[in-house]
Amino acid sequence: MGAQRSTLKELAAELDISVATASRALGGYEDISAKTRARVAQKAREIGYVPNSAGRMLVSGRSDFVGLVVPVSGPFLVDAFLGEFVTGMGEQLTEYGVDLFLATVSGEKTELDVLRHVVESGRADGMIINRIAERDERIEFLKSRNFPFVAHGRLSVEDGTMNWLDTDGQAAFTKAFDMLYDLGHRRFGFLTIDEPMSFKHFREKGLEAAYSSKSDPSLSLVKASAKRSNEVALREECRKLLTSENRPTAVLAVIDELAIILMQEAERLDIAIPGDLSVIGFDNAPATALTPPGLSTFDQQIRDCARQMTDMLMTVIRDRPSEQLTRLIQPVFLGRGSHGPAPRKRL
Amino acid sequence: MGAQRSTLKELAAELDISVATASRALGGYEDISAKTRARVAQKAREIGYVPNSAGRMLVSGRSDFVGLVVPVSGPFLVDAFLGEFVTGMGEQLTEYGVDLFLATVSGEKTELDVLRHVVESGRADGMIINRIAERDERIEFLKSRNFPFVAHGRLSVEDGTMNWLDTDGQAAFTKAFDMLYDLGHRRFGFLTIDEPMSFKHFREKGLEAAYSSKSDPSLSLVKASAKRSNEVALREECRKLLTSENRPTAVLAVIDELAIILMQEAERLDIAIPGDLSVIGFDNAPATALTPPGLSTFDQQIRDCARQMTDMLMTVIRDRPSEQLTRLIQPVFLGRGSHGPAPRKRL
DNA sequence: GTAAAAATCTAAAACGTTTTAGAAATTTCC
DNA sequence: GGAAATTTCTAAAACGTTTTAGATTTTTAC
Repeated sequence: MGAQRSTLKELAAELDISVATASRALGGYEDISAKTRARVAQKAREIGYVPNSAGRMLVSGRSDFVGLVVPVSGPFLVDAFLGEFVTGMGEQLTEYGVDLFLATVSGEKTELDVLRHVVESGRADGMIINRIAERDERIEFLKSRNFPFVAHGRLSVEDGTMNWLDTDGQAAFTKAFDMLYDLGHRRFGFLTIDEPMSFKHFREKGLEAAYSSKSDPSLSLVKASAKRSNEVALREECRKLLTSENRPTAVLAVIDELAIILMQEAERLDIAIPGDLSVIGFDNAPATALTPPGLSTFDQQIRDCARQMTDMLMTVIRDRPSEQLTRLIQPVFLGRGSHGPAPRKRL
Repeated sequence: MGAQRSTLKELAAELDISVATASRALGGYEDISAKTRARVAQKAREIGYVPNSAGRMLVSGRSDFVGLVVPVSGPFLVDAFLGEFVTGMGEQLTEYGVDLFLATVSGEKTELDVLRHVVESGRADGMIINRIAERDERIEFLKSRNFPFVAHGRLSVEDGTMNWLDTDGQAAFTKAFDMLYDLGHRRFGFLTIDEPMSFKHFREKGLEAAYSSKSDPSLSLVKASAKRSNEVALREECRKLLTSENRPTAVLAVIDELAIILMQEAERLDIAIPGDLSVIGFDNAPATALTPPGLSTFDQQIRDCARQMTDMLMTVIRDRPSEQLTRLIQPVFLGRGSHGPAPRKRL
C-alpha cells in the first residue's frame, strides 16, 4: 500500500496517553479535558492521522456508504440522468460524511443479485432505487430484509409502508392536456410504453382525468404504445397515429424518447410541428433541446430530487422513523417549439 | 439494521468446528478435507452466511473498493460520458469481485480534497482519474502516496512513471486532416480550448504533423480558441473564424462541443454544412447525432476504455508491476453529414 | 504394531476502532 | 486535613475476519 498509515495506537503512544483517551478526545467527549482534546487534535493533524474505516465499521456496524443501484442497461442504453443523479447525491452525502457505493448491473447478474450483494455484504447502510416497476421485486426484497431505502417513484397502488420521492407526472399531464385544450386542440393522442413502469400509470391517469373533465363532444383521445426497447414497433405506432383518419393534432408522450421518435416520423411525413401537430413530452432528456423545433417537455429536476432523496435516506438510516416518508415534486414545464395553437382548418 | 447477519462463529458452532476451519474451508484451502469443505459450504448457503466486509477488510488491509473521482462539474455541466464510463467499470469490476466507490466533488471541496479522502480513509484500494490536465496536481499527490491509480489520459510530457490509457487523438487528427485534404480542402481552421487539458495538446500535434507534411503553398491553417466555460467567447471566436477573409472551408474542433457551436453559428450566417463548410469534431458527444446534418466525429469507445482501465488498475493493485502500464486506443471515425468535398468555386 | 509421514484441524493473535465500567487524580466542602 | 464529589483518564472487551504456528488425527511404511 501507500505510505504506512498511522493508527490510533501510535497517536496515543506519541502523547503517552491511552488509545481510549485518544479516541474519546477525537470524538469530542466531555469527559476528556479540553486541554487533552486540543493536544490530541494537534498531534493527529501533525502525523496526518485518519481513522481506519474498517476498524470503525467493525465496531459501529455502519459502513458510512449508501448504495445506488444503476438501472439495468443494455449495450447501448445508459440512463441519461445518471450523471445528474449522482451529482445530486454526492453533493448531499458530503453533508453527512457518507460515501457513495455505485453498484451496476451487468453480465449474468440480475438487478436483484446486485441488490442482494449490497445488502448482504454490509457495505452500505441504505440505498436508493430508481425506476420503480408496477410490481417491483426489489421492494419486496428490501422490505423483507428491513434494509433502509428510498424509492425514486412510487407504486401504482400505494401501500403506505415504503419511503418514496416521485415527480408528479399526474399533475403534469393534466396541466399539459389543459394547456393544449386551451390552445384549441380537440383530437388528442397519447403515446406510451408497454413496460410495466409505475410512472406511466400516473401520467396516463393525469391525462385521463383532464380528458374526462371536459364535456366536449368533439373531443377524442387515441392511445398508442409499444415496448420501449422495440424502436421499430415504436416508429410503426407513430406512423399509424400520424396517418390515421382524423389524426390527432396534439400528442402527449409519456417520455421524451417517444416524443422525439414521433417528431422524426412527423418530419418524414411532412407534418409540420407545431403547425400541424403539437407534441409535448416528459423528462427533459438531453435530446429534447436539440431536436428541432425543440420539444416542449417537463423537467424532472433530477439533481434536486437526488438531493432530497439523499436527505430522506439519511433520515431513515439514522432515525428509523416509524411513519412513512414521501415527497411529491412538481416538474417544471419547459415550453419550447413543439406545441402551439391547433391548426385552424380541417387537415 | 436488517435481519441479524450470521457470523463465521455461528457457522462454525453449528457444525461444531473451529472458526479457523470454517474460514479456511470457505477459502478453499487444501489443508481442509474436501468433505469438511463441502459441509461448510452447504451450511453457509443454508444460513445465508456472507462474510462481513469490515472484518475482512481489517485483517486483509484491502477494501475491495476502487474509487472513481467524478470530474468537477458546475451547476449545469455533468460529464456526458459518466454513465458509459461507470457502466464499463462496473462490468469489469464484477469480474474481480470489487465494488465501485464513486466520489463526487462538490461544495467547498476541491478535487484534491476528495482524492485525499479516498486515499486516506483506506476505503479504496486504487482509483481511476479522468481529464488529465497538462500539469496535474492529482497525479503528484497519488504518486507521493504511492497509491495505485490509472489515468484516463496522459501527460503532454511523458515521464514514464504513470499508468495511463489514452485515446489516440493525435492519430485521429492526422487522419481527419488528411481526409479533408483529400476531399480538396486547403484552407483549414482549428478550434480549441484555452484550458490546459493534455488531450488538446495531442490533437493539435496530430493536426500540425499532417499539415506540415504537405508542401502545398495554397495550404493555410488558422487557429481559434477560448475558454470552454465561456460560451459567449466561444461563439464570438466561431463567428470571427467564419466571417474572416479567406475563411476556412474545413474546421477541426478539438471537442464536439466546439464543433456544435460552430455549426450553430454557421447556420446563423447561412453557411451551408457540408456545402460551404466541413466540420469534424471529436468525442461523439450525445448531441452530435442530433445536430443537423449530424456531426462527423470520432468515437472514444468510452465503455471499452473504462473496461480496459479497470483491468489495468486491478493489475496495478494486485501485482504492483514495476514497469509502467500504458495503452493507446484508436478512436473510431463516424462519418456523418458535416463533412464533404471542398466547395468548387471561390467563396 | 509402531514410528514416521502426511493430512486435517484449531487456539490464539492480529487488524484498528469504540465503548463500558471503573480506576486514578483533582477539586470541593466542612 | 480528610471525606465526598467531581473530573479525568484507562484497561479490557468487543466487533468478525484471516493467518500463523502448532496440535491432533489418520495414513503409510516397514
